[in-house]
Amino acid sequence: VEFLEKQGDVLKIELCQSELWHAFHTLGTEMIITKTGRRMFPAVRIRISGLKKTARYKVSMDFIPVDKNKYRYVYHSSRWMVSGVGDSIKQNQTYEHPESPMTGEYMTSQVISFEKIKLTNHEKPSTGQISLLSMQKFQPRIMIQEKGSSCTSDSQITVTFPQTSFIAVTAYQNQEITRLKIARNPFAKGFREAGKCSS
Amino acid sequence: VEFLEKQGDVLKIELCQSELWHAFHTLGTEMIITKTGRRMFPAVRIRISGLKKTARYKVSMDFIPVDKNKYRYVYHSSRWMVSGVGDSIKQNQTYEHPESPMTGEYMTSQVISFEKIKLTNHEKPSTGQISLLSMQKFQPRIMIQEKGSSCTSDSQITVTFPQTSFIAVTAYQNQEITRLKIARNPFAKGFREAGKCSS
DNA sequence: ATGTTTCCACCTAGGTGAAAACTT
DNA sequence: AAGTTTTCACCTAGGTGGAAACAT
Repeated sequence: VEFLEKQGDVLKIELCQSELWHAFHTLGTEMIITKTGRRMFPAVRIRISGLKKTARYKVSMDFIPVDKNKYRYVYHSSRWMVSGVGDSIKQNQTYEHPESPMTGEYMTSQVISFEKIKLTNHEKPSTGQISLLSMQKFQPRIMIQEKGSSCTSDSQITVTFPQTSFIAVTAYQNQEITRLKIARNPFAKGFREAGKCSS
Repeated sequence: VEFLEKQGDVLKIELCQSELWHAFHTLGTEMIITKTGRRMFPAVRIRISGLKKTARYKVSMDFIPVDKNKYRYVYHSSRWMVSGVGDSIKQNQTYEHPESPMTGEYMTSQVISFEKIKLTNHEKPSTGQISLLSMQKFQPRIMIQEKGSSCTSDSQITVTFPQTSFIAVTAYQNQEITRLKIARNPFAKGFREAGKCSS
């Protein structure tokens, strides 16, 4: 395949912090969306190997609806239930990685992080933001497209990691999710984990 | 010239905040260099027009010695005096703009800022840093090179703004410079300008 | 003496969840 | 009742000059 550095090579795309993602996914990941836009935590980070060193690739991300449902969280049973039929997401929204296009050499030499993307419920998302719908389930999707090559279908690769799917919310529903966010996100420290005394 | 969008166009490169630069230049600009690297203030920021929209340009900056002198600041006369012959700067140091290469369209649509560059006196500058020599005078130089074009000499343009020259120091010498840095750099506020009371 | 290094208080900039206020 | 918006205290991250310690 022309995507690869040489015949016989294997294109490998790996999700970073997969234990962290797994911990959230087990509880049912929620991502806050706000009018001004909110980062994802965890952020989608990937490692790639097997690209052509000198080729240039466009790297982008979008979000596909996992199903047509709208959900609500039932507190007493601590479960998400289907509450109706969801709305349609605003189409053709793509977040291009700030450093895109990148050379294959650069891309394979370091982690590619989508930490700067912001999720919003604003109808008109500004640059760097993606508009989603509250109480619906989404799956991040990463696209890697070789630039300057002929527009054949094999010059683009699309990857999804199922454990990165989440329900968009305007406020956290599951308190376990809140706890995990506070425990793992350095920016979220409303309460200090133990004693703030001494020292 | 192939550098331009179309025959008859004028390539225009303008220094931003030229009043600010002028204020510093009048006093004799000093830039701190440290082992860990220090940003420039003011930062070099430019506006460009007249580039080919779809062409891609490599944008970089380096520093050329203004003269062969080493200077010292004489406090009682508030003047810089030549104190001897300077050393030779480490050669072939170039800072490539983080967003380089950029398309002509992108470059002409916004200010191109070199605010993230760091100046150091470390012998082995790390990425994003430029190693300079204390008590010597330097002139920032900007290079814009069209990529993918034939390697003819007219595909590169080099610009210098004389008012951006400075003396590299490990500590400020002229107190007027210190005062101006504090007054204009939002990060430098050792003392509040007026009353910190009320409210 | 003169120049350099280290450490630090003080700032900007901006990412968090909590809680209250608001909407429907 | 259920979901959204606003505001805010608290945090990370990192850019400043000052002052003291250090080097030569």
